[in-house]
Amino acid sequence: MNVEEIIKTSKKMPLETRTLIHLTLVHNKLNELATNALKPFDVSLQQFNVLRILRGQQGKPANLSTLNDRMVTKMSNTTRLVDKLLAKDYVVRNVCPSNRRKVEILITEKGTEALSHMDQAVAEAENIMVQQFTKEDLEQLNILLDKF
Amino acid sequence: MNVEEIIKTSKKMPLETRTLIHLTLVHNKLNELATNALKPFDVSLQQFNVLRILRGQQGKPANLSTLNDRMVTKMSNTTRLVDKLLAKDYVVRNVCPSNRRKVEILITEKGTEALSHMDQAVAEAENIMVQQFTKEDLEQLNILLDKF
DNA sequence: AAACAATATTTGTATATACAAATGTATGCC
DNA sequence: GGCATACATTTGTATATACAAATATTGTTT
Repeated sequence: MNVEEIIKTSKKMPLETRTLIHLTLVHNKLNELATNALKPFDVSLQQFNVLRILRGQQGKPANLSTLNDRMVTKMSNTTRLVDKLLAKDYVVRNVCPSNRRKVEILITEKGTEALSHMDQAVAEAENIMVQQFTKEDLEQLNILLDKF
Repeated sequence: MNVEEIIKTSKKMPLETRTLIHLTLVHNKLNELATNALKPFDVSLQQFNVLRILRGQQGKPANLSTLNDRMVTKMSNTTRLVDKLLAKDYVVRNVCPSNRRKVEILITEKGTEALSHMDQAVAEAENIMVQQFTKEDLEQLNILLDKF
């Protein structure tokens, strides 16, 4: 990926600025690839993320706020995100019996089944994304990203 | 930034997956910081980006498609983005006399003036973002990001 | 010159996201 | 118990973005 080529500039920019633009370009690219990988399944990256979190609960229900805590990209409206998954019968939502302010969200069998297919598609896409990287590259990249 | 802490997981995830999540988290954080820096000026990051591109034209008008080419985050509707800048009198838009399909967009004096203030705010925010990095870190990070 | 294809932008529409206010429930205090 | 406060979620609304179709103009072919 060549930053200057992508944004079609010949201007020399400060290393700091270039790095931040670079990060955005990379993120956009990766986001697009992941979104495309999920397109056949008709779920957004956010919905996929929620399904993975719910599976990680291993049968334990999650409520909205814990769901939101664990999301990679926090969005201000997890209710409507779960609505979408409900409409697909990938999750069920019940009022929490011990505290009726809360809701309990659980992944369904249909959701688990669908998720396993999505996982495969996303894993393939991920592998393509990082194919140029050695293990050491990735470790180094993680160390650098930690500084943010 | 600790990935596992932010998304509140204790699960060991593959280095590839962790890297991609890491990138998204960093991007979200930087995006939020930049957006906040621009909030007092009532422009979005995208609008700021367009203004910078227009200034870079140095008096030469830009049309919509070149604008879109040079944007960091390409969006499907540059027309309406420019509408916002027009409403603030930061740009003017005219039909291109030599090819009436095209439009010519120019930054105004008011736009240039406003942009100079935004620049300062964004530059400060950028400095805070990269304060933990040495020059070598940034160079290394750019090299790694290029592999995507 | 008429017909067709290509180009540049605009408009329509559906969905996504951000932010604030509203709703319903629980808890602590007197 | 009644009242204020905090909590968890939902709803309303404005704005942003994605995608497709429509419009207007130009260039090309016959």
